Amino acid sequence: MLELHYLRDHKKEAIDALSKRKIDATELINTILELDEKRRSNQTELDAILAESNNISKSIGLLYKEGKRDEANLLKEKTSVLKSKSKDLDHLQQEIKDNLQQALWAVPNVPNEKVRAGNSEAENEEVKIVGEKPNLGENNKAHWDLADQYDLIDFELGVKISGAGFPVYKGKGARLQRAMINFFLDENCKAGYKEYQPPHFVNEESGYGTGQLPDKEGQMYHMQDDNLYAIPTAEVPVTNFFRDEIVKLEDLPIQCTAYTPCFRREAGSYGKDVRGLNRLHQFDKVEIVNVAHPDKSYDLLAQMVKHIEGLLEKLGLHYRILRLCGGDMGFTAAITYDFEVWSAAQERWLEVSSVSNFETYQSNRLKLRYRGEDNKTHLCHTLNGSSLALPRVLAALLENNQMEDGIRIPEVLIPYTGFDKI
RNA sequence: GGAGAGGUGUCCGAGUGGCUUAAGGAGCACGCUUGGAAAGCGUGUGUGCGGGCAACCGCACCGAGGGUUCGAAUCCCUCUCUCUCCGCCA
Repeated sequence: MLELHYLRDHKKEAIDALSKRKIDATELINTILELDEKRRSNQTELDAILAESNNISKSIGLLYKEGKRDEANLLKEKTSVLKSKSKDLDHLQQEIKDNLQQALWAVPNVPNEKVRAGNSEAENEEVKIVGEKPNLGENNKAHWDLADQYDLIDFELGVKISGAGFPVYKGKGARLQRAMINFFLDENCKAGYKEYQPPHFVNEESGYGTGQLPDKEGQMYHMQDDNLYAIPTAEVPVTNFFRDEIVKLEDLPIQCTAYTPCFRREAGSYGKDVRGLNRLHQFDKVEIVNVAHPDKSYDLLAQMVKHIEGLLEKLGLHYRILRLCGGDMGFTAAITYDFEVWSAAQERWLEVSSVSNFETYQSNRLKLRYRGEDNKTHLCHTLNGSSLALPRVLAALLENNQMEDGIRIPEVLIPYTGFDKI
C-alpha cells in the first residue's frame, strides 16, 4: 500500500512510474486524493464537535456535584444536538476511510527507476547470464522420465492420494530434497540469516499484511472452518512476524530464513508449463526475508542477488538473471530480479528464484516501523527472495547432470546426500 | 469438546459511572549528586489522525466491534485471544 503523503507530494511521478506497468492510475489516484481531502476536512470538523461535547460533559459533572440540576439539564439538551451531528460525521468518516482503503489497495507499488516499461515476460531484461548450456547428446531425457527411470518421484501416487501437482518423492529423490533444504539453509545461515520454522497456515490479517489478500484470494488454499490460509510462500508468515512492530534502529537489517512447503492453487495453468516438476500445488522452498533501513535496502538487494548467484554457482547450474519489466512484476514489488536455470532436456529456462524490494509498500500495510535518530517512527523496507525453490532446481539438476550410467550429484550436495550418483 | 479465570501503557500492576489529565512500581533517557560507580533525588518517557512554520493544541485508542448514558477502562450484548482444570490426543 502506497503512502498517502507520497501520493500527495509526488502524484505525477507516481502516475508516470506506474505507467511502466502498462496501467493508467490517474483516475484512481485522483479519487484517492479527493477522498483524502474529504477525510481531513471531515476529521477537523468532527474533532471540533467532540471537543465541545467533551467540555460540556465535564461541566455537567461539575454542576451535578454542586447540585445545580436545572443548569445541567439545560446543557444536556445542547449535547444531544452535538451528539447526532457527531454520529453522522463519524459514519461519514468511516465510509470515507473504507473507500480510501479500498482505493489504496487497488494501486500497485511504484516501480523503481531501473524497471523498464513492458507488458509481459517477453519484455523482461536479461541482466546477466552465467555458464553454458550442457551438451547432453542424443538420448537425453526430461526429468519426469528420469524420475521414473531411477524411481525418484511418483507423480501417479500423488494423484491417487491428493491430485495432480502433489508429487511423492521417494528413495534418493526424497533424500536429495532433504539435502537441498539443508544445504540452502546452511548457506543462508552462513550469510548471516537466522533460521525460523514458521506456521504453514496463517490467518486473514497475515494475508492482508503481505498483500496476498484481497486481490489474490483465489490463489491460496483456504480452510473455511477455521478461516486459515495455507501459505503460498514463507514470505507470508515470516514477514508478518513484524506486523505492528516498532523495531530498533540498531537491529536493522533483520535477516530471516525459513524452509517451508508452499501451497498454490495455480488456477488457470495448463500445458507444458505444468508437466513434471515445472508447476506444482505443493512444493518446497527456502526463503530469505530482510527488514531494512530505507537507505540500505538497495545495498541489501544487491547482496541478496549475489548470495543467490553463489548458490547456483555452487550447484554448477547454467543460469541467467532477469530484471522484470513493469507489466510482469508482482503487485507489491518495486523491483524484482528473477533467476532462471537452464533445463537442458526441456531446453527451456525455469524460474527458481525471485528477489524483490518492496520498499515501504508492505511495511505500510504491516505497520512495520523503526525508531529513527530523530526519535520518530518511520516505515522500514522489506525484501525477500527464494534461496531457492526446490522442484525446478531438481528438474535442472536431473536433466543437466544425466550421464550414460546415472545422474551426477553436485559436489556441494554430496555431504548432505551421502551418495555422489543416482 | 466441557467448566472456570482473565486481556489496562515498554513491562508489572491499581482502577465497579464524572478531581482519571489512567494511581503506584519497574525499565529506559537526561540532569543533579559522586573521585568514579551504585544508591538517592529531580525531569521526561506510547501509537494513530487532524490543525500549526514551529513551540504546541485538539481528537481517538484500556483485546475487537456494537449498545446504554450528558459522560464508559468501569454497565450491557456479540466476537476474539490467553491461562487453569477436565476430556481427547502425537
